[in-house]
Amino acid sequence: MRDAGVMAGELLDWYDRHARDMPWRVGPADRAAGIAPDPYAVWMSEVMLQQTTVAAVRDYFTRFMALWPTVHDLANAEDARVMGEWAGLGYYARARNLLKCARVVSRELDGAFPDTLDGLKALPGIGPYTAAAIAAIAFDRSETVVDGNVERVMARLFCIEDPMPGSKPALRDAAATLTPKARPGDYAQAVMDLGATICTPKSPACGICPWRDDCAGRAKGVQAALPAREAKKPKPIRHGIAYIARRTDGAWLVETRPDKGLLGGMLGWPGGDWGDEAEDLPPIAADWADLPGDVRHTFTHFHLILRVRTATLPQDAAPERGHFEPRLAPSDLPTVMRKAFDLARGTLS
DNA sequence: AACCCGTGGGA
DNA sequence: TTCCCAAGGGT
Repeated sequence: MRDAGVMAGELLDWYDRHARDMPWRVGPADRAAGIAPDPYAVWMSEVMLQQTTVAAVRDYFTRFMALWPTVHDLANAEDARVMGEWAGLGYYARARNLLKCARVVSRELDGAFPDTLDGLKALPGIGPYTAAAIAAIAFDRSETVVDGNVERVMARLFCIEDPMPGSKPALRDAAATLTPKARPGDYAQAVMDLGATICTPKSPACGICPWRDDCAGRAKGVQAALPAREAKKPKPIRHGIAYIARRTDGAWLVETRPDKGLLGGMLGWPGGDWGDEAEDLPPIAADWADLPGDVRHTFTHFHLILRVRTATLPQDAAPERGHFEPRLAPSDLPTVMRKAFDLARGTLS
């Protein structure tokens, strides 16, 4: 393997030629022209990109930045509005923490994001990865950015064959040996681009990799199998019932879910808990109709089979739980709830 | 430390 | 169809 500085420089040269266009990215040419990244935009993009693909984030990022151009705008937004705009992107704790963080930065830090690793990590929703990414990209600090891409690239480059997550510290140490003092933000994005486009999880394109001659995993012929992972646990199947009711004036009966737990803070259809058996808990006594078919949806750690029941309610209906939304936008619902809506809309139109 | 937390695209 | 897994963080 060549000198670390030489390798970093080689990757930066590759990045200068191949950097992908993203709405939040200040490219090498822009940077050279003295255009500095906006820490608010960097933070917004990095939070959205947590465990989420570039393709999925693109439109959400553009919309959020148009609606709330500064951290003060976001801090002053209504919770329900922000949660509705986040609907569909998943991991909804990110949206709750996004608002918390914006309010701290706007009201306690005079709108200025901290420019150090520790200062950033102290904020809600900013962990080791995001803090390093913001420090490097927005503040030109030489911090080591470690995400799934970096772990994969390092496992292959250094042929670290111990399984994840146990090997994470070794992968981080390996990454740190390559982090350059110059252009740390471009370098961080370059390694992630490399992982996303060349050093991919399956069938990596080693022939066109700028680090192909340095890669110990490739030399041994095991690169495609790295990083190794511990066996995953099987996902159980849970069952539930969604109660979708519409009042005669057209308002839908929905509930705002509690802040903690699954789909926390999001709108949803009332119903009992999801478990081995569906809990039968209608929000109001009514002539509920069992819809044929069901909604199937897979979450991070279980499969869900959701039955849907519908009813039309009188104008004076007083449900035990939930509230009526006169103009419900399906796009404000998390995906599983939108699927249930799609199943019911034909019968309650 | 181990578990919880979404979604969609690709193979 | 099923499985994998993606620019992780909180508890």
